[in-house]
Amino acid sequence: MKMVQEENIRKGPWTEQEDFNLVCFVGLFGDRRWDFIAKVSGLNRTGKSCRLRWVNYLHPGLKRGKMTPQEERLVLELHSKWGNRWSRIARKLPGRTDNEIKNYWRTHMRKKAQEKKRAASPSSSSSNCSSSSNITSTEGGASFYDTGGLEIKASSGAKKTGGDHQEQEDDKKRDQKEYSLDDIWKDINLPEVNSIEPVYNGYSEEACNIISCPLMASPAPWEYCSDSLWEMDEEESKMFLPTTSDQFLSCFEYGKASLIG
DNA sequence: AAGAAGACCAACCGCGATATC
DNA sequence: GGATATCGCGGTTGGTCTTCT
Repeated sequence: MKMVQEENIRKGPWTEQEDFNLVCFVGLFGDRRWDFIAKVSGLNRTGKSCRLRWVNYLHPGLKRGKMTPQEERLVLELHSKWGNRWSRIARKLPGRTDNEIKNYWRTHMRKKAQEKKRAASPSSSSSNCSSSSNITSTEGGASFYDTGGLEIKASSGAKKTGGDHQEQEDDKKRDQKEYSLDDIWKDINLPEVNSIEPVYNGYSEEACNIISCPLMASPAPWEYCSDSLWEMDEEESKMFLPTTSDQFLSCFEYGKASLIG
């Protein structure tokens, strides 16, 4: 078992500096090897934490701001179908993260639940609850917003592998349906040059010019992981040990390209 | 204007799945 | 094939901002 460095692991809110470093390293190495990135970036964060930050906040193409009515409708519809499969739902909402949708649903359902309660308590008469809002009460242990969709039972236990084929079939049907998800995609399918343009302010690609990247102020990566280059294959070590800034820049481009795909 | 309540968001935790050795 | 490491997901918590009284 590898030793895990528990000490000095930072927690809590990310600073701009950390974001900046993370973006640079993800640009270099892609958004897969989070533990590795966490190590070489010198961020003193866990890989998990880095991933989360990237996925939920720094990832290019993320939309921010209020959900559009179409998105809201889609969330409702998909939730009624899939239940709390947030990541799955998020895949249908380009630019939205599972966390964002989860949070949205939480507040949304809380509101609905309160409205319902209010409507029901005086004279338990009408309820204008939407058909898909299958609100469960908080009493009884389960989360109040844990409604579970039609698929919940079938898919529980088969967390993410199972329904993918079916999911694709569903998608096809759905995409042919009223929503033009393509339209949404158009919004985020920016030209390649811009596709790494982050949502976070002030971190334009230029700003992330690797030469001025603040990570260079911290122990240089190759110093930091002098005994860690071990895990790199040849190609990575070449990338990681540039001799000129040009090379470093091309590494950045390489990383960017791999990010873009 | 100040305090309380509610809404929103970012981040952490635990667990299961998957990849790698 | 088993052990270990890593990743990804869903649930939850806590902090901050906004609105209400």
